[in-house]
Amino acid sequence: MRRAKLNELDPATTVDKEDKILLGAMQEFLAHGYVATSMDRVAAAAGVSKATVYSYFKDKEGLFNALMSRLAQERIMDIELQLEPPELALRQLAETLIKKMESDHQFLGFLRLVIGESGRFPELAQMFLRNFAQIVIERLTSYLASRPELNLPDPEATARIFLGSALYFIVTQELLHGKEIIPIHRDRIVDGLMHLILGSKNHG
Amino acid sequence: MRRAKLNELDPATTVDKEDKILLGAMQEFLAHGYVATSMDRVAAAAGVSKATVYSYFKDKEGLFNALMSRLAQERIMDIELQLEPPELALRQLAETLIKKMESDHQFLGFLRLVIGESGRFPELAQMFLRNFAQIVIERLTSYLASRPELNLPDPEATARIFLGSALYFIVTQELLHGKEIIPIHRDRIVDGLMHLILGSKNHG
DNA sequence: GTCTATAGATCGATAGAC
DNA sequence: GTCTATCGATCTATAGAC
Repeated sequence: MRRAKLNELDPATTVDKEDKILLGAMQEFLAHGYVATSMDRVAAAAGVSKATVYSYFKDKEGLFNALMSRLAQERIMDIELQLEPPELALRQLAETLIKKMESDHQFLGFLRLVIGESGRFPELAQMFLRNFAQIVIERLTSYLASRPELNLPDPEATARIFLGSALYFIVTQELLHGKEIIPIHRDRIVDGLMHLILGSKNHG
Repeated sequence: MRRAKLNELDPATTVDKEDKILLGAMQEFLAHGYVATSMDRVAAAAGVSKATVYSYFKDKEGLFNALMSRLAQERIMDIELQLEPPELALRQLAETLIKKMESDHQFLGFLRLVIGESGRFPELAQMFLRNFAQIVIERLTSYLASRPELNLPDPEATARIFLGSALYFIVTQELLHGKEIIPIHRDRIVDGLMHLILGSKNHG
């Protein structure tokens, strides 16, 4: 079955044991990372005994992988791109993307975990790329490629610069707590991107 | 005293105890992260007893902070920007920056650690921003601002897009093991950046 | 100063009662 | 199925010998 999205479940009213455990695991893993999370704390957060956790999942790594692939599947990122005009579509995409990421503390914890554990769990990193990066890159690339008036010799490279700028903003401002060290407003990145992609024709 | 750079020390011939310990700590922390690194393994890697480690550093967190601030200070990043012509200066900067980062496994481990532990050690993240990001942003910003022919309404935003694209490349290709999932060659990012910044005037 | 040995806590994982 | 209780390993940190 498993219709409910983990993020939308209420820890107090969830009855399904597996979901309860995954909810507790999500809370602990996203907050403290893989190694610093203990199965005792997961069990306590889930409201079950540790033995029950082990009856549903083989071991700590199995629980972690189950949680991460569930989270990645539930939150596969997709983007909407209206067709006209490109100026508006691209600006809206950049704004929506950044706003969504920076307001979603669960996603920020997920991102930190994926990067932080990318040495220990390379397959987790690659799953993240498949479910979050790849689709968005392809969508944006084909959109840019379908707009010859933008005069982009390499739409995919442009798409990656576009998305990379959004990632840079999130990493420096949110993950690395850079708001007081190297602050910058979201709009300036978006406007800068728009100016670069659309060329100087729209600017004085 | 402390003249020697940690990275250039030979573990076999280093006699200073503090440096030996920091060398062992560097090896363990960069490879396994903060929590997964034990003081026993640090002592073994350093070739001293655990008690000796504690006689030089108050506790695990103190050792970690000492190591990280030493690494950050030793490797403060700076960039060289030749003045003319901007096309060449910017291209060379992007190439050098990416090549340096992707070939420096110690830096990649450092970056992974900083991001992964940015929840537990926010001051570490901010130290990283001060020593690696801030200076480069300022340098590149003032260079871009001194080139009115580039017609950039917001040089700092452009500098961040520029540097963010390099960071994006490193994070996706190296840290997240994306070379087989979403591969792209460094040159395409660099060329794409050049095309965007220099405008369409240089491209057919 | 540097070591060995160990205390005290916590870890992942499991046995056995119900 | 779910619990309590516990095992053996490992952790941080320190005491005490030399």
